[in-house]
Amino acid sequence: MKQAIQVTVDIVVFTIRDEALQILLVKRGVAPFLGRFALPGGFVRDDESLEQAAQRELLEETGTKNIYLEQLFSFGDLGRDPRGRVVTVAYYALIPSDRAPLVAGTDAAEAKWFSVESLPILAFDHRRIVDYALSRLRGKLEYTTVGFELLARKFTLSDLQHLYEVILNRPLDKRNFRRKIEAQKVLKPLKEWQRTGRKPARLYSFKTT
Amino acid sequence: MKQAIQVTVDIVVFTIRDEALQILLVKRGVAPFLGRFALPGGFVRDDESLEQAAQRELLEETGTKNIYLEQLFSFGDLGRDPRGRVVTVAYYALIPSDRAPLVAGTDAAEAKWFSVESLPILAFDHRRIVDYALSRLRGKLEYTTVGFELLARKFTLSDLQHLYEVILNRPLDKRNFRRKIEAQKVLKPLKEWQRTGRKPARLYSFKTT
DNA sequence: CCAAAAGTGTTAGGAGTACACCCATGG
DNA sequence: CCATGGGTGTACTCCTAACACTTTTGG
Repeated sequence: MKQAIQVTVDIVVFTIRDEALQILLVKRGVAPFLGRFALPGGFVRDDESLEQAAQRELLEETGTKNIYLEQLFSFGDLGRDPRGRVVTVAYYALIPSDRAPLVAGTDAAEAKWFSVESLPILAFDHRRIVDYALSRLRGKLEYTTVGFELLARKFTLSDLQHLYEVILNRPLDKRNFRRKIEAQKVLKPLKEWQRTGRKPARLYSFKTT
Repeated sequence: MKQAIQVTVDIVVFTIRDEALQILLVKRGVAPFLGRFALPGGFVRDDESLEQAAQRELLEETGTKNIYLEQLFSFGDLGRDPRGRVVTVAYYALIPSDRAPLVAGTDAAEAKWFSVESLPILAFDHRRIVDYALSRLRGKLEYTTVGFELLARKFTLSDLQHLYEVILNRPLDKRNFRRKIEAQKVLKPLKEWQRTGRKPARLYSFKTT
């Protein structure tokens, strides 16, 4: 049994920028799909686990470490890569808004943030992967605290609500939202106020304990 | 870039037998882990998708087709297979109780059903895969109708409740359970009664429409 | 007639949702 | 003083959970 299957990881990197949920895409410099935008990713090396491969790609493409990373799904249909048989293990990652690089990528490849509401046509089956990541993120937002991974260490309740609103793409009621967050008992009110804007807003941090 | 990664699929095949949630395991006839039980599975061929590979294995090991199959997770840690670098895409499958083969497997390998409450020590990292499958199945049971995939075409409400009870491993209130199922509007009451037992029980079927 | 499983309603508490006004600040 | 976003409570609905007795049959 000699397989000719190659294994890659691709990563849907989310952040919040300009009041929108955005993902990082890189412009391909080689065929196939030359000039098209694609998800950051690459081949898994023989001496690294799948998660290590995803973390390495993340560091190479964004310079960020220690951020939330979760495996999504594996895509292995025939013909999804015209060069040959490629199985991709997809991940998604969440970069806090204060740590998202302005222009990402250390190498020559052009990397750019796109709002999920206005994505270009993507290479390969990457559009499917993005859609999958979006539905996973939306689902998890409702019953976990993943959302906090997209915020800076200190944030206001309005920041948090806007985060939920851009991800879920619908307005939320302010009082109900605050009650729901309150009930989770995961926020620590700080003795600091954000004095930008009009009335100062209390800052909170996420309880890691 | 020449990878030496092999890709396999492994399947956690569930069924309900003897009032218990059981999974299918095969005894390994070769090293490593010779004599240990392992999940059914095998290498993905170059000319089949991941899902096709899982379906083929399922047919080979159990003789069943057209059953519920869902991808779980991919496992690719270093050293998980002493023979070399192997990435496994794990699936789980649900076989209706009236279609589960008594003694599974058409080839020489010994295959056997085990209650999930009393599993033997498994080969590789298959115990982790089983635990993952179990938590996925339990989770999905609560907010989807996957449970129906484990029942025969006609069943009583008690059958359905017992199914939920053995999977969730806790007793459920009969009246609340029936109300909840009722609310889903997915059952079609049949004009047939199961006359085994004492008082005859109404039979139902799952609305596929 | 008895054992065994089938079938059936009500109540209380908690979660989610809809909804409107006052407050503190900077300009 | 006014524009802007910060902050707060109440009522209704719906879902969940607790709980016990009668019915039908086979042996």
